[in-house]
Amino acid sequence: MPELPDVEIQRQLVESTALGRRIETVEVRDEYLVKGVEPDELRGRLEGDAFRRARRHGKYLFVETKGGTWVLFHFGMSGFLRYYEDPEGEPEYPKVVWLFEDDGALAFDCRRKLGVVRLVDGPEAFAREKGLGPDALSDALDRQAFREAMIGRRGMVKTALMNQEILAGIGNEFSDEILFQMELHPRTKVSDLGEGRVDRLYDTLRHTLKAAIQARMDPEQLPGRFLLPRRDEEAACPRCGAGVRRIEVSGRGSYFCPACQGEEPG
DNA sequence: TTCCATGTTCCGCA
DNA sequence: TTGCGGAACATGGA
Repeated sequence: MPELPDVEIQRQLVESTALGRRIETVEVRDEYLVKGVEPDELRGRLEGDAFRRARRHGKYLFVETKGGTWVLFHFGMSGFLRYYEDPEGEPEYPKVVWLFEDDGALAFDCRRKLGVVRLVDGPEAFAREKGLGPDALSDALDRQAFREAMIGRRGMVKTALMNQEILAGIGNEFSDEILFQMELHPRTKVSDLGEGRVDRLYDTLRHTLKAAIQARMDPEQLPGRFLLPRRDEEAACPRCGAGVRRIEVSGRGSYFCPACQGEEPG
């Protein structure tokens, strides 16, 4: 669920379902996910208030209330939000649930419990404190900023794309997707890209993330030449039909097409 | 039963 | 200093 496009979709969900509605109850059903604040205090701060806007920075979602409280969501590997009015629409592992006065509920579902809900001072302060780089789709990350961030790096492109201190929002799956779109082997080193390919990498990552958001991460709607729904060694490359391969890069399973992206970095 | 999984964090090592 | 590799966290599905 949880790379930048997924988080943006969660943000849009909050925006379209939850804004302006009085929060009657906050149910903390598993306090393991609630960090840095007692469940009672979380309830006290939110009940009676209403959400007024939702913002994203990389893989983090921030929702501000009319009272000025900022709630931070991080989705870990398995978290997502769901809005429902019929109790039957409740997801399988709801950990924190916001119930609105005029009916309807927003649930934070997190099967693997690696997600986080907490109160923060705001997106900018949080990003600064964490040392996060600019959101990968923000205006702050323009071509020049990306060039400067990449230049002089010694590691692999994939590792750099996933480094949240350089740019925020890309994880394991999207780093593979971007490398696939660029036809670069997952172990390609940043130092082997010339300026031209750094610029192309920038364009590719912006396009790829935007296309995924546009398709709402629906496998049926994603561009046909996306590797994303084919992260499987049984699958065929959507570009050339060769077999998709899996290797380990920095300890993460990485899928690529050896025919399009090369058997070896280069 | 074993392996793997989109997240972050921390530690040791080169 | 930078970057890598592995482990840990918690849980469940194939």
